[in-house]
Amino acid sequence: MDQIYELQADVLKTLANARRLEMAHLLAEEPMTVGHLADCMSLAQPNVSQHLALMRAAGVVLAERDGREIRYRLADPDIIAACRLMRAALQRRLTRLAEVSTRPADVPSPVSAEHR
Amino acid sequence: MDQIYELQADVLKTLANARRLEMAHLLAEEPMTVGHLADCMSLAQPNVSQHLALMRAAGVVLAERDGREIRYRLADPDIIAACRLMRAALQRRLTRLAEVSTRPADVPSPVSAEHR
DNA sequence: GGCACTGATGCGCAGATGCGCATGCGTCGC
DNA sequence: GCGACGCATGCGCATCTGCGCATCAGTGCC
Repeated sequence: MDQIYELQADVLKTLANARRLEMAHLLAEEPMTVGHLADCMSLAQPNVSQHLALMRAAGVVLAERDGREIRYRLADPDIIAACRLMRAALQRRLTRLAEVSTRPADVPSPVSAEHR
Repeated sequence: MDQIYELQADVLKTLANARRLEMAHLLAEEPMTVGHLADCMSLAQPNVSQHLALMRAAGVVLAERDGREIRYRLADPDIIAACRLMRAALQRRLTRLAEVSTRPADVPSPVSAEHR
């Protein structure tokens, strides 16, 4: 009843990183090798490998050998689906903020006397 | 196109902690004061206050003064909805693992000769 | 104004994180 | 077998986190 929070915190921790988040989304589109991922993101290979090791330990991605390459893919589409949902919510928030800043005096609080 | 990852990583970072995750779910049920939250979770008040400060900075919760108490509530239900989705996915994973471990010799790999 | 109560802030420390770098391990072609 | 290739691992360092602790700030009551 409480360890589910620990488990989810672990998964969230691995996703709480811009690089890993981008990796997850790239892998959601199509499985990839370590080298390809490193090229796509302009990162050092050992760095990519470390990130992938973390994600694999958290059960976010799966590794599969293919010749002398290793192909990584998402372990659970639902996890990334949840991420997409959150990203959509944040995008809405950004859009709302942008609208407010572009028209600051458009509708200057029509019911400003509502409170107090 | 890339800073959305940074933003989401920040939000995920604040949620990537078992205590804060539990706080978020408690606040999702009903708004609470700092002291009440500290009681519910058996945590020190300064500690709860720090966690709430982080979540407020990330835009996950909102603070509202009510007399000399301060009531915290969720800023965006969609964020926690995404968390619930992820938690459900993890719960399914746990259930699956539990089923496998409780009946280890039920169907002992019927096609075990499949590889090698 | 003084006091009690509620919450925020500063400080210090132990542990975790992200990265570059060099190196080890497994696989394929010769 | 040996070198080349693809990936993993170990190490060191700068930085960040989470926590306990003491203390400061805002509010209501007398």
